[in-house]
This record gives sequence, C-alpha cells and structure tokens, in this order.
Amino acid sequence: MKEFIPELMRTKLFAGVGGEDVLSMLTCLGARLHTYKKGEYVLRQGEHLSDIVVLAEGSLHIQKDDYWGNRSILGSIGVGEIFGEAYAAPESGALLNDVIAVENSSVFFFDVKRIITTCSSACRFHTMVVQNLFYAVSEKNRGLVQKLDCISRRTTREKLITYLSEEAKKQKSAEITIPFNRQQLADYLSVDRSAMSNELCRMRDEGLLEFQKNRFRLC
Amino acid sequence: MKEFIPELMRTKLFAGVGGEDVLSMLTCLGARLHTYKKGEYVLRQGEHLSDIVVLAEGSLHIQKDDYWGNRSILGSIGVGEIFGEAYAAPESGALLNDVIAVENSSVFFFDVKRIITTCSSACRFHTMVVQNLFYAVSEKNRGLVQKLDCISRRTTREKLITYLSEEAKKQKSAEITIPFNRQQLADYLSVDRSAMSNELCRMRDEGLLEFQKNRFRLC
DNA sequence: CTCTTTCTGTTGTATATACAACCGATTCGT
DNA sequence: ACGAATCGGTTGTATATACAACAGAAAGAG
Repeated sequence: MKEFIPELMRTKLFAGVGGEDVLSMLTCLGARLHTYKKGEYVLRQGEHLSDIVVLAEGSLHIQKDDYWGNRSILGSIGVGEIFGEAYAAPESGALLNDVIAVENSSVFFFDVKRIITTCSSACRFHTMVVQNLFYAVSEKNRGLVQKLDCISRRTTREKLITYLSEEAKKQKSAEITIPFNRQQLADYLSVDRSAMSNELCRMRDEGLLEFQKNRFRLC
Repeated sequence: MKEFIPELMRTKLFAGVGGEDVLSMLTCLGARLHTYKKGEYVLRQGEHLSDIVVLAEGSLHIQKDDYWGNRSILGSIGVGEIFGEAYAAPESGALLNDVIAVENSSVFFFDVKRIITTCSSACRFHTMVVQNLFYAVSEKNRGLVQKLDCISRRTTREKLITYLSEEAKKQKSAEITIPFNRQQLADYLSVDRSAMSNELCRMRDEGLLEFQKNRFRLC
C-alpha cells in the first residue's frame, strides 16, 4: 500500500496530512487495498457498504442497469476521488448503484466508523481527516445538485451545453477531456445516443464546438 | 427561540441531545431565528452562505428560475429538515438555487464553522451534533441520488411512478401526501404540467392510482 | 497483417413531449 | 356571498426524442 502514499496525499480526504502520518493512519483506519481489472465490479447494487472508497489508480463509473438493460450512469470517479460517503450513516440501506472499473484500478477501503470515531491521540491528524471527509461529502452534494441541474434540462442540446460548460469550468479550460465515450455520455445525460450524436454534430456545424473522440473544445 | 426547543430536539441535527443542552447550544452555536411569510425568499441564488439552515416551522422549496421564467424545483424542506450542508466547505461558492417559503416559516441559522469547530467542553453534546450533521449530509446525498434516479427516467409515466413509489416508501404507506401541487410537481420532475396531468389521469383510468389534490393512493 | 469488435455518425419512422389556449372547479380575500 | 385568482384537466398541433437499422472508421485480438 506504501506505493500509493503520494496519491493518497493528493486526495481531498488526506489534504494537509503529511506522508508519514498518512502511512500511520492506514493502519489506524484499517485500510484495505484491492485491485480490479477493467470491466470488473467494485461494488454491486444491493450490497451494504460501511466503507469510504478512495480511488488510487484507474477510473470508476457509478451506474445502474434496469430490467431491460438500459444503463444510467450517475457519475465518474477519477484518481483521488472518493465514493461511499452517502452510505456512511449507520442505517443508510443498500447501495443504489453499481460501481465498476472502466480501467484497471486500485482502490482503498476505509471503515467509516473508524474515521468518524476519533481514536486516541496517536493519530494527530485524525480530526483533520474527519473535517476533510465532511467537506468532501458537502462538495459531492454540490456536484449532485449540478448534475440534477444538467439532467433536468428539457432538450438534449441544453443538457450537452450545461454539461460541457460545467466541465470547462471544472477543468478551467475551453478544451476539455471527458471520461465518457458517446454511449456513456448518453447514459450519463439520460438521452438516446444517436439523437445525441446528431445534436453534437449539428452543434459542431453551427460552430458552437469542435470535438474528436472524447476531447471537446467550446467556441 | 425557546418555544422551538421541542421542534429542534426532533431534528436530525440535534438527535439524542436533551432539551436543556439544545438550549445552551443555541448560544454556543450562535443561532439566529428568522421568520418568513409565504412567498418570501429565504435565500437567493448567487448569495454566499456560511450557515446551516434548520426549518422549525412551515415549508420551504429549493428552486431555480431561468432567464425565461421556467422554474425547476430541486426539492422541498419540511419541518426539522436542514439545508445548506452543501455550502459548508470554506470555498463552496455561491448558492445555486433560491430557497423560498411556501408557507409562513420559522428558520434557524447556525454558523457552520461554529458547529464543526468543536468548542471547549462546555457543550457536552457538541461532538454528537457534528456527527449528526455528517450523517444528515450523507443522507441528503442519498436523497439527491434518488432524485437523479427519478429525473433520469425517460418518460413522464416512469418519472411519476418512481417518484410516487419512493414517497410511499418514505412515508411507509400506499397513501401519501406530497408537498407539491400539479405545477410544482411538474417543475420537480422536469416535465410539462399539462402532459403530466394527462399522464396522471391516464394512470388513474388504468387503475394504477387514485388521487385528489396532493393526496395519492397507489394501487 | 487481417479479422473481429467496438465506436460513431446517419437516416427514417413512430411516439412522446412541449406548448398554447381554453374552461370548469376550487380557493382566497374582502 | 361575491368576484378574482389559482388550480387542474382537456384538446390539438408542432417539435423533439426514442428506436431501429445501417455503414464507415477506429481500435483491439490473434
């Protein structure tokens, strides 16, 4: 697990905590490291989760398939991001979504209870991690509100513009890379792929944007 | 503010804290009480918020109006529920939504920093409140995911079924009261009111449900 | 390198939704 | 009790989206 200390230090959860302290907290928090191959499930809908999940390497999608195989993508998790905060409370019930590795991935699991139940003074930074976790959840919350804002647009075009603008703001550039291919983007925006593809090309023809694969430039 | 102690004790934020302790914490946390008449704005999009908002009386809607007056309702806040957790982090930016009183309402404001920065041992229950807050945010998070699940359905009928089923689960009954009239429900589900009205009546004619005003019974 | 699979864009058709206008019923204020 | 305003349901039309089927391009496997 040692090899991921630099990655962990860059996460929101361990922001402000030094390398040695992170290392000692891995024990203190009962961290477990798992690796997943591309396409493997990290978590499945219906399971119960009492851990905070931190992605150290790779990329995950949070998604859900219904009876007819229609897929809906809730979001994407990049390196350093966390998942599972929504299930931190003791009686939070079963997972509402699958979590799947879209690349080979390395994932840390931390027992929530051991995070929020501050231990003896052995871990100097424990309090800071608790606060970090709180801020992270708070931020996730805002992210979900923004996704709702995007999804609740009436037309495919509006959804695309909202999503891409938001990404541009996050990535602080008019040229952005998105973590989805066309089908995945459609599943994320809850629209039909071919209709979306159509709309994207129309927007390109109107000079609103350019793209190649999952790389977009807003004009 | 004293008169609302019983209400505050029933909130998630103060769960497990006794009446006297709640009272003393009102001072400790720098609580402020405001009242709003039906239709008044409690918070406006673009403002900055550094408080956790607790509704002691009445009912609030979290919503957003775009340039053309199209309204989108993110959610409803009932007595005892909280708002503002998403803006708890120091650099969380401006409010993304308006918060409006749909009835005459009484609202407590608590400075977030004073909640999460545990004070001297004077407040015995401070630690518990911090944990309560964390759980509340976590739960909000799950609520948002469920709303996303609902909104991302493709058809109006699916949205209605998802929303009403979810409410039935929450209210633990097949007969439910929703905090919206037709227009508000449409704004919540991001669909056209008349189309939704149509669909509701069709579903009623098919025997799926019954309703009168904002009271529904699922069959 | 070649074959296979996945990905993306294109087209046409069926369907669902948005939009607008209207009306009766209910609620509200005075 | 009265008029005004709000609310909910209905209808018709225009439009956008879903769905299906296909083809060329790109990526991946052997």
